[in-house]
Amino acid sequence: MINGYIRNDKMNDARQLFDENPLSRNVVSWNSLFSGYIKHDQIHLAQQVFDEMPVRDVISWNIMLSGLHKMRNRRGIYHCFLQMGRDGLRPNEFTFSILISALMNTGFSLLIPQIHGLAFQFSLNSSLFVGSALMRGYTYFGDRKNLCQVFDEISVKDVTSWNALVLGYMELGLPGEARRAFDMMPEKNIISWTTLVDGYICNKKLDEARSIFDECSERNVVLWTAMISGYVQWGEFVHALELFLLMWKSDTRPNQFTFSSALDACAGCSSLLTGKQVHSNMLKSGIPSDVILSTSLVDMYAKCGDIEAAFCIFESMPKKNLVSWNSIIGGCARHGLATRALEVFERMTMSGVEPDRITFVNVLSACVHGGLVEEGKRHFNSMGTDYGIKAEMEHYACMVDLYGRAGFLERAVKLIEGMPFEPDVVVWGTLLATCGLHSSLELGEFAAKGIHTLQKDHPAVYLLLSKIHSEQGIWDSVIELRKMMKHGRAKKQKAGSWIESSIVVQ
DNA sequence: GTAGGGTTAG
Repeated sequence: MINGYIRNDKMNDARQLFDENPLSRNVVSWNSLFSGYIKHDQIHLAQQVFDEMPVRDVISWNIMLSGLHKMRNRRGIYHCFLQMGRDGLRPNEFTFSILISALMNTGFSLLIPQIHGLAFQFSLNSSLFVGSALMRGYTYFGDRKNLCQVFDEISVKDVTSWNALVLGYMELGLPGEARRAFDMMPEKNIISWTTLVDGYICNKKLDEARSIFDECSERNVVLWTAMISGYVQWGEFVHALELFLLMWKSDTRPNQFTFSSALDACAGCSSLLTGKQVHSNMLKSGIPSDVILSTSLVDMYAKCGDIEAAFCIFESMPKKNLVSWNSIIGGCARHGLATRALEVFERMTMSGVEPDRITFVNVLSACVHGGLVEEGKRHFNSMGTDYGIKAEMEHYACMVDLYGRAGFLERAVKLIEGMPFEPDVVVWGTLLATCGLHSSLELGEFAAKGIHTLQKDHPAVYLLLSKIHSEQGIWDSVIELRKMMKHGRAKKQKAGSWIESSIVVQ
């Protein structure tokens, strides 16, 4: 009865029933109420119930552990596990699998081998659930030997154990081993196929991924999406869109994951027309729009050149997160709408969303495009003082660009010299390019030297220097430089997108 | 009444 209420999201009714029947309370009903509150994110009430429980069994503690996992309270999980032992309770296989998954990707993950030892003492290492959790743990450590060891320890392996092995090999960068395991599997499900396809994609083996995808006879939306987003990940936007079209003609309906990837593909090849078609298909198919999908739309319109449409979607979003704000600010920056970018940034901080490093890359590049030197400087400084974000290479590159374009070449050089790390080729290239703009031979050569120490024969160096030299009428060196380009390894690079390349060859 | 594999955004 109480569980019926909880299943139907009626926690108040469940509580009332519980309160009205003090005599029929037992550890099971206490646990039901407790896990109900956790399921519905009513943490304080859950904690209250846990504290009031007259008796706690191992399930009560397991529910507590999974609640702490849900709340990402790593320290709490560790202490809860210790407390449970002090209470004289013996952990079971649920305990270990919750514990291991909860400690993954945290500072506490170093404890996983010890937990493995403990599970072994309780003879729970041969359990299906503990085994697959441990396999994920060892994969995370890059520990192939223990990954296989745990797999071997599982007494009766099921398809999930095999899938964890395939996934493990793929994540360790061993697609050959993963394929061997896949071929040896006694039974496969659609997740096995997707794991293999996605694993090939992560290892940049798109052709292998596609051939497995084609071979699979029971494709579902997840498999289709994995393949489409795989193409997008590696810049094969047209392939992604072709596959999306194939899917559209098949009997599998795209979901928000698929649409998001398709929009990303449109953004990647700056195809507004296709983007609009995908958008309209999205509306027609009645997919509920979530924050990620809407952000993909914003990004697509911004990258395809329709910043007003991007704004339209952005303003209509009931929920915006950091990524949504970053997308629209970045969109403004690329469109040269510096003031608008700064206004949106202002709105973002006012609405309580904390900026991150990407926000500042976007804000600073907006300043670059708008020539807003003082604003740029102010934001660059506030990044560390107000938000505790350390300036990275990209931020410095923006500032060098900002100062350089405005003609403050000395300030740009001073900034480079004061950087807490060695400048990279982008920073030097930015300086070089702005020296090109202002025909500064001396600093241009300084920048060229900087690039040369990192990357010999970079074509941009020769092009820019030859431009500067020729403007200053130093024709001998121009001829010399052209010769070097012709005979040396340096060749003028193919023109790329201005978004990708920060070295602008004029 | 508690637990394990696959797909989305800057």
